[in-house]
Formats: sequence, structure tokens, C-alpha cells
Amino acid sequence: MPATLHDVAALANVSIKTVSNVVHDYKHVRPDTRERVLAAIKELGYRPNITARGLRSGRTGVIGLALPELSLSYFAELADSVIRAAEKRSLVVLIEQTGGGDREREIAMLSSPRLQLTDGLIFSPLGMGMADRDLLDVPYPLVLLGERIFGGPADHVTMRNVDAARAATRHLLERGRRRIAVIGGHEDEDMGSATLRLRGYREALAEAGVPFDQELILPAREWHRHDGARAMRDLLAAGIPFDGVFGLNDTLALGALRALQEAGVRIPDDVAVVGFDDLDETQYSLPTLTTVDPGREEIAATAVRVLAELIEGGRRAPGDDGDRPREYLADFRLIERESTAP
Amino acid sequence: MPATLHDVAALANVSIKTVSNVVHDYKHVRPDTRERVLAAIKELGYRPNITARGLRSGRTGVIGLALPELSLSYFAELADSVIRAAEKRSLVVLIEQTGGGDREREIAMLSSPRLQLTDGLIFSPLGMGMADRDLLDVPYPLVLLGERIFGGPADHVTMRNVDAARAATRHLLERGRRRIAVIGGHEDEDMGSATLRLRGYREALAEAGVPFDQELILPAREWHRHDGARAMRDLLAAGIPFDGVFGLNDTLALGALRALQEAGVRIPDDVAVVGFDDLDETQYSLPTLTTVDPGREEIAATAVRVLAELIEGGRRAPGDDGDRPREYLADFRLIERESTAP
DNA sequence: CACAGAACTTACAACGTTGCACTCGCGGCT
DNA sequence: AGCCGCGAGTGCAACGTTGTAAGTTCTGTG
Repeated sequence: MPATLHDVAALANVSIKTVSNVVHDYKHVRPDTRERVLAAIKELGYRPNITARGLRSGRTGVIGLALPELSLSYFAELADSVIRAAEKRSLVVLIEQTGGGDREREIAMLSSPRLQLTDGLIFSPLGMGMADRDLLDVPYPLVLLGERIFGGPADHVTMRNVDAARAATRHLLERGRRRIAVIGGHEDEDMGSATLRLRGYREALAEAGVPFDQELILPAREWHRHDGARAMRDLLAAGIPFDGVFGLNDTLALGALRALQEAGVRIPDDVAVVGFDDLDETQYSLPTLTTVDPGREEIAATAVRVLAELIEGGRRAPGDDGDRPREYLADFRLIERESTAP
Repeated sequence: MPATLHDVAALANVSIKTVSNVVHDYKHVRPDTRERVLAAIKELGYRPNITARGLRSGRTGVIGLALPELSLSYFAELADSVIRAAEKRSLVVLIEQTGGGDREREIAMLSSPRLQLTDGLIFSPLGMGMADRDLLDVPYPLVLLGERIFGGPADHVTMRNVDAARAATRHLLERGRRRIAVIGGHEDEDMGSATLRLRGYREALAEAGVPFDQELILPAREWHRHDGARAMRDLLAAGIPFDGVFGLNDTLALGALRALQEAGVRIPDDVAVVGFDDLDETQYSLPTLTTVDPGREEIAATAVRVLAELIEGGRRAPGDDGDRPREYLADFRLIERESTAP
């Protein structure tokens, strides 16, 4: 049975409120009183009851993080970054998994009672799309991540997908590659990482005057390693010539790497490969993978900061008239490694 | 401003307590009253305030999960499993990172005020050791994971390290390997994964009458990919002959794989490799990695179940006399893949 | 030495929920 | 008729905290 303010107050012979004042570093407490209270706190091992405080103040110090699955490395690393960023503001993170792109579950998540003890939510959907935009107009602080929804009613932190993909493609072009396959296309997608990154790819080709060839765009519904491997095997089997590969994320690129090696293709001599995300793992693959760091740390830090500001009420809530929801773009960085060495 | 029991009660013309009774499916409510209350709840969009409920009942429905880092794949996958298991019992998971084996932070975690709004903790230390055993005698429900502390005052869910490592080694021996290197030894460790798995390794050797050679035991303080690669490069450079490798975890084995391939060693022809953990990734490496599934799903499910039971008070708290803290061992499974193909 | 004003301290009421003890009315049993 | 038991519903207190307003004690000044 943990000690309460009452217990401390009784022991220190002061009122319960004075103890509260000491705990909160209120100025007007006489030094000797403060001493006495602190001693009592120490003796009883008193720790404030956060639940009660939460009830009283309407804050819990907990933020939610809803993402598809922790077993996808990108999201595990994102969660790691978010937790670290939250810790710096002494917020704690409650993680909800929505499954790999399950639109229904994502929508359900937004009104889950489980969010009740959360002050706000960082939300990274994969299944919802532009058409679901209005569902983001929720009665609590919300920060949106990802590439599925733009211009929605919530603040949005995301990466420079088009620019980063253009840089990745340009890098392959600079290495003299002209037939660059892309793995991970989503054909029926109205908006998302695939669409944006593909746009960057096409822009880079256009800049360089290299013709676009639809045959080189390999679809992959899921972005897991075996999807990358399968797509690459298909391409090899089809006998379509190519000398570069742009995996729309690292996992796909690593899968492709494997399929290429199985087939005896030399990397980067015969085919150069670029990925996207800068997963930890890309530093250790064989060969190490050239990739784009989309600014994961910055995204996490920004998302937590913006959410904290919304919670503090420093800015008007998006619903109010006045300022529109904002969009934040993290800086990216091309990381050259062995898979595209000259 | 969300609706409260008061609002619903006023609208339905009943007492606040009757609304509470309806919400809790209390038997003795007349059907028509129940209807009226449910209608009011729906109209106002009432959702119980979990914080208030938590204050009153002492439960929050949140469990803590403290682990080293989510960016370590094993822990990301463990967290995934724990969250899924918790969801089935409608518990929500708050994740705390203690850093990769930081003993001080782990100890601090155990008395963190951030745990206040948690009903109990699943704790996976990496830095604490047998000597810190007594620190696990905490005034809240605690379930211990991992291999650092045995026989402590808390219920413990873990894997059959020795048996599984023996099986992995035996598998290499059955493939005709006689000089099996081990990567990941911790020389000064009193207790932990390294110690236990090495014990299994020695037992298998002894069974097969194969002599133990200290030269084949490669230390690796951290269990990251580059540690595995470095250890393997050292072994190759030393010119010590070997025909099998047992990575004490998958990450080390994958790093070793890479170093072997760099050196032009053929796998499994020249050297067969086994890992430990069954990370998702081992299905997609080149070659795919033979490994041991230590029963991660079962560990997560058991940990959540045991913690839930402790919270419910179904069993006496470990502190009380009567039953001693229990130890649960998950079943393991050897998964044969390409890296040890005959 | 009275008194304003600051410094310090306190009582009380919430926050939204639930456990407990209670009331009320009805039907059945003795 | 009197009593019991039970179903249905209620009122109050409490969980531990904090904001507000008000109370008390100091300090320095005229």
C-alpha cells in the first residue's frame, strides 16, 4: 500500500496541500517546513499517484503511437526513435499495432477507448487513404505520419519522398546506369510511398533524358523481403535487361539483392542497387546497401514536439478556425555504400 | 468535453449508479431501464473515463514492457508478440527502453514513477545480473524474462537455452562437422544467454566425443551484426581451421555469414552455420539461416498470462509465504534451412 | 504599536468512477 | 397478517490529487 499525500502530511504535521506544494516546488514554503516534508516523503517513500493526478488535471503524460507492426524493421526503428524523443519530454509511449495496412483496424483505432488514457496520438496509417481524410478530424491531439494522407485535418510530419527518390535515382544514373528497375510499385494506389517515390524516379529519368520503361516497374503489394526477391526473380526470368535497381524500401532492396546473388549477378558490377529507409541492417548486408536516410530521427522528434505543443495548447487545435494544420518535412540524406560503388 | 455518467444519468432519468450498472452488465437492471440507458449512452457518445476508473479501482488496464532497445530485432519481435498477447486480454502495452544492457537504467526502471499507471511489468534485463536478484522484489506484479537472473523473487518466463543450444550443436555434428566455432562468448559472465548456450554446446560435444577447443570460442561483447562479422574475420585471420559456426544469436550468425562470404568461404559446403532466435530475417538471408526458434510467441503469451493472473490476484503475490515464484520454460524448435543443408 | 501587505498555510471542492449500504416494493411462505 | 427474501434502484463516500479562496502568521513601516 503506497503512501499518499495524507500519510506524508500526517507525518510532517502539515496540511496535505502543503505537501503538494513542496512536491510542486511552490515558492512560498518556509525552508524548515520544506525540510520536514521532504524528510517525511523520503521516510515513507512517497510517490505521487499519477492516475489521480491525471484525473484531476486531465493529463496522463502518456502518448499513443499507432503503427502497423513492430516486426517491420522500419516501424521498430521509428518506435525506438519516438520513445527516445518522448523520454526527453518525460512522456511515455503506449504502442498500438494496427496490422500491416488493415484499413478497418486503423479506423477503429482512432476511436478506441484504449486511447482514453493517452494525451494524444501519433498515427502512422498504411491502409487508410486520401478518401478517409476526414476521419482524422478527431477530438484529441493527433499527429499524422506517413504518405497515405496529405492535406488532412491533422498536423502531418513526413519525409521528402519525391526529392529523396529523385536523388537515389540520380545517383544510379551518375553511376552510368540507364535501365533502372524499380521494385515495389503499387498500381492502384492513389497516394502513398510507392506513388511518390516513383514520381521522383521518373523526374530523375526525365532530367537525364533517359526514357521511362513500364517493363522495369515491378509491383509488390507488400514490402517484405520475399516480395523483393520474388519480383527480382520474375524480372530475371522475363529476360528483360537492366543494370540498376531501386528498391522502394530497404527490405525490398535486400530481398532483390538476395535474388540477384542467387542468380550469380555481380553487385555492383553487373547491377547496382539502391534502397530507401536506412535500416540498421543495410550497413551489414553483403554488399552493404546504398540507401536514403529519410530523416527518421527528425521525424520522430518533430512528431513528438508537435504533439506535445498541441497537448500544451500552445497552438490552436486544428478544428478551430485560425491556423491550418501544418506539414513538416524532414531532411533526407543519400548514403553511398558498396551496392553502388563505382 | 466528453460526456460523463452524470450526463447520461440525467438524460435517461436514472441515477448515476444505474448507468454504471448498465455499463458493467450488472444483472439486476430491468430490460426497459437498460434500453433507456443504452440509448442515452449512444446519443451522448459516452465513453467511460479510464483514468477515473483506474483511480477508483486501482487498475489501469496497462502493462509495462521494459526491454533494452526496439532497434534490436529480437526485442522488436518480442514486443510485437507481447502486444498481440496483451490485446487478447484487452490490455494495452507501455514500452520502456532501458538501453542495450545498461544496468543502472534497468535498476532505475524498476522504481520509475512512470510505472505508476501500469498494473504490472514484464521486464527483460540485459545488464543486471544474479547479484541484483533481490532488486526484483518489488511491490507490484512483475514477470521476469531473459537469462540474466534465475531463482529470483519474481515469476520468470524463459527459454530452454541449454537444450536448444545442444540441439543446434548436435545438428552441426550430425552434418559431420567437428570443428565448430562459437560466436558471442561472454568471458566474465556469471549467468546469461552466452553462458547457458555455451553449456549446451559443450554438452553436445561431450555426447559426441568431440574435444572442446577454447580457440574456437570467439567472444563478442555486444551481439550486433558487426560483432559477428568482426569475430569471424579474426578467426579467419588467425588461420584456425573450422567447418561449422554456431552463432549464439541470429544477428551474430548473420554477421558471420557476411564475413565468410567476403572471404570466399562457401556455405554450407565449407562451413555450416547455425543461429539462434528465428528472426524473421533468417528466412531471407543468403543463404537462409538454420536456427532455433526459442518459442518467442509462447514466451510472450505466457508472460502476459502470468502477469494478468498476478494482477487479478489469482495467485498469491511472491512476497507472501506459500507458493514460491514459478519458472516457465517455452518449447524450442530447430529450423533447418540452407546454411546447414547436407 | 498598529496595520498593510506579503509570505506562508490551510480547508474545501472538485475530477469521474465504483463499492457499500441502503431503500422500496412485490410476491410467497408460515 | 406478519415476515422474509429478492429484484431493482439509489445515495454517499471514497480513490489521491490539485485549484481556489480564504485563513493565518510574519515583516517592515509610519
